[in-house]
Amino acid sequence: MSQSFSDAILAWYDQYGRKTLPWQQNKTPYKVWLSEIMLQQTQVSTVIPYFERFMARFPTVTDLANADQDEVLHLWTGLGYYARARNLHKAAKVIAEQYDGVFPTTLEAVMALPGVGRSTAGAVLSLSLKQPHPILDGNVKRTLARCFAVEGWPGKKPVENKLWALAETLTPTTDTDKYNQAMMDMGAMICTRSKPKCELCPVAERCEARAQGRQLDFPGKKPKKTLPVKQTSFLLIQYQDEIWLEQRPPSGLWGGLWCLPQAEEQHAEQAIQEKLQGLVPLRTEVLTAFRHTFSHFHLDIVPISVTVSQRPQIVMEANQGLWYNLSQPAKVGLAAPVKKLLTLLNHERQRPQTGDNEEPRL
DNA sequence: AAAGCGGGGCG
DNA sequence: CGCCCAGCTTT
Repeated sequence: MSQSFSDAILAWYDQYGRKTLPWQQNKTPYKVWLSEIMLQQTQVSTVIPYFERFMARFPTVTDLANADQDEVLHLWTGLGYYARARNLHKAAKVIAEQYDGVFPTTLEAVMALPGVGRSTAGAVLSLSLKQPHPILDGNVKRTLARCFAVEGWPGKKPVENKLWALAETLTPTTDTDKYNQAMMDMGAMICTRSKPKCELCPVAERCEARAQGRQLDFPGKKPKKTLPVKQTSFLLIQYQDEIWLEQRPPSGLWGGLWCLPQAEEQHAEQAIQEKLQGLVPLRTEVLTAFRHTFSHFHLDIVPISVTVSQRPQIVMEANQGLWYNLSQPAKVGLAAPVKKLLTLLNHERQRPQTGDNEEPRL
């Protein structure tokens, strides 16, 4: 047995690895960076159309830097984790201004970009420029944790350190691009979270988890806690085909996205009065509540439809507002439950005779 | 319904 | 550092 771990992985990659994805053609740091940021949270098949739209609209990092944040968020809508889109845009501006539009090529400089940590920086520089940096994304963590029976949850520092040490030791200094791509493909195609395909795995004979029949014990699970439930009302202030939207503050929950005005349930009535500034609504209707779940809490949303006969002069604090026309939607980023409600409302508007109310599923 | 995902920010 | 945060997909 003289074949090294990386030799086995590389041989597998030659035969089975993915080589025809859009960001694998004429690889540049910009393309690889964009794809890696998108892939951090989403599967390949979902990312492809988003990646194509971004590349068509922003062929270079400078084009991205020059765009409005609203447009970037709009193109990102549906991918989630909007802080990443904001960081992407910020980083593009840094590259345009500090690096004259040329993507930096040292690990330190790439890691210093907003939204880029060690793993993403290593991926960008290895995949696009063949630099010999290790990576440690979720796929690699799972594959290494199983193969070397690394106990514990990778969210814990000591566990993560062990995995990085393994990645450093195993990553070859030549063909690093192929090896890193292979490890990500392995995690996605062979060493999957459930039902790993050990019979197809090139390193199955040396896998400690498999030897123990404990593949599903690795990586260790995150300690779980029950999510708190919060409540809010969404005010659908509607004038003809237009809905009033307000932009969220630049950071935090739904940062920079456009959202319906919110009110605590008990104060919805007052909030409506404040928004309307004395204007009497034609109709007010409480729609069916639905639940939106975040990573750390459930949000039960009660949409309240308020139809008005003219545009009220709405007062706001610091935020921006706009009348969102359902027939000619503005190209802005919408919070997911807002998009859901507006889509429902739009369908309702286009078939007004069915008698059904616009009711999101509970 | 629950798990997972990579990095930022805060105390 | 350790902990919390973010939103969607898959299981």
